[in-house]
Amino acid sequence: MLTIGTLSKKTGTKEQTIRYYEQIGLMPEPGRTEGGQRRYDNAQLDRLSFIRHSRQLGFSLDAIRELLDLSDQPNRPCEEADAIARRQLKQVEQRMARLKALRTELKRMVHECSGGRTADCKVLEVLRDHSECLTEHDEIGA
Amino acid sequence: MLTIGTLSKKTGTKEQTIRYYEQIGLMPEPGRTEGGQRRYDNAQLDRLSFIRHSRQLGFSLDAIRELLDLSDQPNRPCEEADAIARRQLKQVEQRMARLKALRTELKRMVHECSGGRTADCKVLEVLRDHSECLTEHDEIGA
DNA sequence: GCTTGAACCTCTAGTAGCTAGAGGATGTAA
DNA sequence: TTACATCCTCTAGCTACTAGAGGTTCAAGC
Repeated sequence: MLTIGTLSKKTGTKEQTIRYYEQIGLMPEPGRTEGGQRRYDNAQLDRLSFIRHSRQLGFSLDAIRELLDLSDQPNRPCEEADAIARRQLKQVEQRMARLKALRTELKRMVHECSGGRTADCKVLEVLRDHSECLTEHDEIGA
Repeated sequence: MLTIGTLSKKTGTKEQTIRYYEQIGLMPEPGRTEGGQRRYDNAQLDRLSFIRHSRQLGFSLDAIRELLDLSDQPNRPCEEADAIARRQLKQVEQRMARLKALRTELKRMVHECSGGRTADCKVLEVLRDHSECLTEHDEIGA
């Protein structure tokens, strides 16, 4: 039986985060000691590792919920899991494409700035006028 | 004089967002009609365009605040603005590097999945066991 | 058995950057 | 004057946590 602190260390997840996952139903309610402290078993350790790893790969908590559900039904076809992963891959690729355009623009801004007064600053000038941009970029919070 | 609705359309910013920017002090308090409705001038339109464009390039609201301050002081050296842009460029490059690693892993997951039962699903298997990953990836919310 | 202190508990509030909706007031054209 | 689009404020919600206050429990050493 593992305490929350041990589970936290083993998975690299903050204790508060573990409680949060329990609260939103991503982790099951664990057993408790008589005094009310949480105690975990290995199945729960595995589940948390799964969640953690999925988060590192950028899956949303909702997507992880779906993946966990699928994982609990070994005899279903795995197309759904595959679809979720493909969706995630697509998102990652879209984000990369956007970042690439932003990088181009930022590089240009920075390179053209010759270090004079802010009145002549190329960085500020570009920000003032979108039409100076060579690339299109219209995603906020990409 | 522009209404908030017109400003919203011209800049592609939601009305609520404009009010939010005012609330956090990023946009100045505009004039009001007798009845209390906001009316904007061209300086405010320019300012909002600047904010909007900076957001599209991924700058945080805090960074934008700094950039706006600099922009208001035409005689100061523009090194600070340049530094902010460089910082942003660096962040973008870091995010791209992380996404690249994630993409590699996701691609591998998806390609290896042959479409059987979830019990044998490669996608789920990889998520269960980080040691199967060929690349390192340890950024959440990249 | 008792003490001590690390680890645990719950609860609230905060983070970024908005977004949605309720319920009501205003502006403007016909 | 009437209709109704647009505006107002206020509250609460979103994602995915994180921090901290104030109090309780566990386990090891004496």
